[in-house]
Amino acid sequence: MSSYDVKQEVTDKYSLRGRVFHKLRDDILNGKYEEHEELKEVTIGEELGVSRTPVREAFRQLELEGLIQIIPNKGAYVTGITEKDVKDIYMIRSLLEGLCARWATEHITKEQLEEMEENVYLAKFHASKGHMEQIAELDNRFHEILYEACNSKMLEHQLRDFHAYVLRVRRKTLANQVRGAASNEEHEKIMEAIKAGDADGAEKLAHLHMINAYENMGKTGLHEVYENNRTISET
Amino acid sequence: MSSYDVKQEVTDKYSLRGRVFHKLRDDILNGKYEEHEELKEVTIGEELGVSRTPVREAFRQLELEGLIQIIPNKGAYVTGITEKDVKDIYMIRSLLEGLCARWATEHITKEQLEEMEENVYLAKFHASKGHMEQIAELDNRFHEILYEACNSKMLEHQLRDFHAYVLRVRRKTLANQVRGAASNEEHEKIMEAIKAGDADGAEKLAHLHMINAYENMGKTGLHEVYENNRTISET
DNA sequence: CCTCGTATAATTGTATACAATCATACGAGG
DNA sequence: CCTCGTATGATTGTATACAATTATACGAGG
Repeated sequence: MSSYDVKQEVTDKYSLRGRVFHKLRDDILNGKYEEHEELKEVTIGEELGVSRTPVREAFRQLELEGLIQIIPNKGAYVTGITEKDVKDIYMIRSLLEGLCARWATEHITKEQLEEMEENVYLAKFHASKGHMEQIAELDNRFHEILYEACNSKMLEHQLRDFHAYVLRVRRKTLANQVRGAASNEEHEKIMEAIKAGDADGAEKLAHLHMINAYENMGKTGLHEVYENNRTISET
Repeated sequence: MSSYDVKQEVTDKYSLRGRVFHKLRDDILNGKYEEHEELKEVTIGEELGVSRTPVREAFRQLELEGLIQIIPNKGAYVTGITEKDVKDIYMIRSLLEGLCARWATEHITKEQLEEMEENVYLAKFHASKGHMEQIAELDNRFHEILYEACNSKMLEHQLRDFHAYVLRVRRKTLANQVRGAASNEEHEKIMEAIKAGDADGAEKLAHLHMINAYENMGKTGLHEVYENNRTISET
């Protein structure tokens, strides 16, 4: 295994900067801040007990993620995430996950396919037992495998970003046991298409999988997640 | 006009950090560095006459853009961009530009449509005169208008990123006069579909527009752009 | 000769000091 | 009373100093 194979989180969680980054990101996604609220470097630093340096670096990253907007020499302002944003992300993801499944069909390795089968099998077990935490974990992993299997650094990168973006929302969704089982069945169908080398089928199924996830979320998850978040009223 | 309407480049170009960011980004995209080459904060800083602080901040952003990989306490390593990456981006963009055109059909304002008409008209003029620089500029702007018109912060953000990513490649491509004219004709068709409220048509045409742009690039532009870039040999 | 541990150097991570810029308040002038 | 300019404070931008971590070299021990 070459050193290039080392998988690295985009931002490490154990540096001060990493902690600031993840904290702020979670807080913003959770709606702790108002839209357009100003984030001051010293204030955030004091709250987390760190200096301005790691805070500033975290700000730069959050800006690229689109969560805050930095106006030079002025300040950092929260962009927030609205219900419409989530919907848009799912629409975008539905296209990209489809493309990902298509490419995965063409490039998946034997090892990845085996892990996928194990994943689906395990998820079926946990679904029957109602182990929601494990199901969420396996669901994450299933998509990760797809991302890795598509053999496209660019697409993998994009999807991972989006995935993280809606992770919180999605986890809530899967807490719905019925959807958890249905979701896994869709995973299985996608896997079967990939196994059969049916790229068109895999693309369509992955696309549908995202639509279903969103539709279900609209019915059960979205409201809870964004309660106490005033941005919801604006969509 | 509310303060929220202020359009701001994602990273300002006039701070030291901004300059470092854009310089490194250009250098990486131009293939100045080997893949996996290590970037040292002090070295880069000395070359540009700045301290480590702005360099570090630029590094964090480049990491999120996927151009370098930072291993904590170790170093920053160039990821590079291969010919396959460019191809993947065009495939991804072809989907997203399609979606963008669809949404733009539903949300475009009168002012945006007017600017778009002016854009196409002007481009036709410059194409007849062979003013390549202006054509490239107008082509940029046409897509920018589409991004703004789609009324989706998320999609706009994504497409802007990709657009910037392949800007260098695309500019070279448009230097081909024939393609410049053909590209503008495609713009016009997309605009007509949007004007007619034909979302399906707009989506299909925008999709095709990207495919054509890529195909043409494969024939004329890509090689020139990546000559002297060893990453090309890996694809 | 090889292996392992320690010392040393190089590099990144963080904190702080200082410079530049922007926002606000206040007062002079009309 | 209003307007504009200036002074002051607050905040960001950058440089530097110091701490922590990692890589390398070298020598002791087997």
